[in-house]
Amino acid sequence: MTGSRHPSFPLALLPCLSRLELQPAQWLFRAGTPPRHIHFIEEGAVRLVRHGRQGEEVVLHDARPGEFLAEASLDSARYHCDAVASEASVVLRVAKADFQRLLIEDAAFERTWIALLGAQLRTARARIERLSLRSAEERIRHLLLSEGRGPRCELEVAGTLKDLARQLGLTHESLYRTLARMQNEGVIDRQGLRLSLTPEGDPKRMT
Amino acid sequence: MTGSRHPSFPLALLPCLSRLELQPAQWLFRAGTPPRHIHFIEEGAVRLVRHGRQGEEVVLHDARPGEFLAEASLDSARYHCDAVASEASVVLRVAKADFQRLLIEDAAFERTWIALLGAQLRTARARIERLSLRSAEERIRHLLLSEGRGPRCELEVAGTLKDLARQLGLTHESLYRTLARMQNEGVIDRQGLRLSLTPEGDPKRMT
DNA sequence: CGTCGCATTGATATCGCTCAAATCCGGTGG
DNA sequence: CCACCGGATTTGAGCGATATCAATGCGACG
Repeated sequence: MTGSRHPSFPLALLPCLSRLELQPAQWLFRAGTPPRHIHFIEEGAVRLVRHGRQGEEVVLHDARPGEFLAEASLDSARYHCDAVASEASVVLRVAKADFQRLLIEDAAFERTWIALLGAQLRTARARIERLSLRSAEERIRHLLLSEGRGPRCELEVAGTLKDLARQLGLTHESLYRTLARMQNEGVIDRQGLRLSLTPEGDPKRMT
Repeated sequence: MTGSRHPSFPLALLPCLSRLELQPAQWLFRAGTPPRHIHFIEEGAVRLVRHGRQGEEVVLHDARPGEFLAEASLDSARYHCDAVASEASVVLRVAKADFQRLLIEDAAFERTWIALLGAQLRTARARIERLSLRSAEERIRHLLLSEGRGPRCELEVAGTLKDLARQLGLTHESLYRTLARMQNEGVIDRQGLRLSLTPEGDPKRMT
């Protein structure tokens, strides 16, 4: 069966799935071509990049497992960027027509889809606020407070700390150092990839 | 007239609108209360804030004119954060029931809404990639490349340069200095709030 | 005019980036 | 079982870009 391991994947899409395996540096789609599918990252990573005339590129997004790709481009005539696998990846895809038919015929799926877009929008906006903070410590605190679970804001980091550093807009060295310092100062607890705020914590505020 | 100045505002919502004026620091809604409306920022700014146990707070989003607020909370039983006006603001709102009825009954509105969420998601992700760039110059170039019009990526800045600096995650001093330097180096043209890339400095195009 | 906020420029401090090196750890092959 | 390898993790030293603090000009507005 070609289902997905990810809980966010809408079940209604299962009957229309096709599975695609990508090698590193392999293209998923290119700018200027018409969107024919909606894509879901099952494993690996796929980058959305925009290219300049002189070969320089701007990374628009780095899609990770559990994310849809170019879901916002379905109503566009053409992709506005290139998508390329940055590592070996598995992508699930659904034909545009199937998807749009589902959206019209299946009211429950339509609500699911709107909820999914809304959730991704909230996540993205929280990340924007996080990246607007100037210090590494504030970004880590923001991450725990906005995505941590329970009274101590516990968070199990997905992937490596290096990946987390990139997501936070920091070098991995800065992240390691700041985590170590916060741990020494008693601000956070850390056991491997499990982070949390200490109860006595800190009377400090961020605005 | 209770319409909106913003082009992104769906016309279908017009009949259900009510207008709300907020003073600085006035609450729009609080965490734990049930969502009853969908909100649209017409003027000003409204912050979504989540509070920790010891009074520490993180800004999840700083909603600006033209944005919907808490559109993802409609299917939640309760708001998960507080919303407070950070300056004098005008908010348009639609009752939850009216909105959901429209979503079900009006297929065109449903498509409009999905397209709107997708557009906001794309915008947010482009901003994330911009904020991930390390230097002020790169962020400015990314802004022009991703949002500028035409072969020279011309961009008319909305609001003040100070606002732009905040949106780019920079201090206004850094932005002024970097713009001046790029202008001196012939990388960009600037006439007031009108920015563009110079042809020889950067013959780059977006697709 | 006087005030207020934006725009601009200068001087200095600071934090994160860069380069570098050592350790750990899981996997792989001999 | 052990040697080896690659990547993640960690710590150090120094530098540089941006933040910070400060001062001035300027235009709008009452």
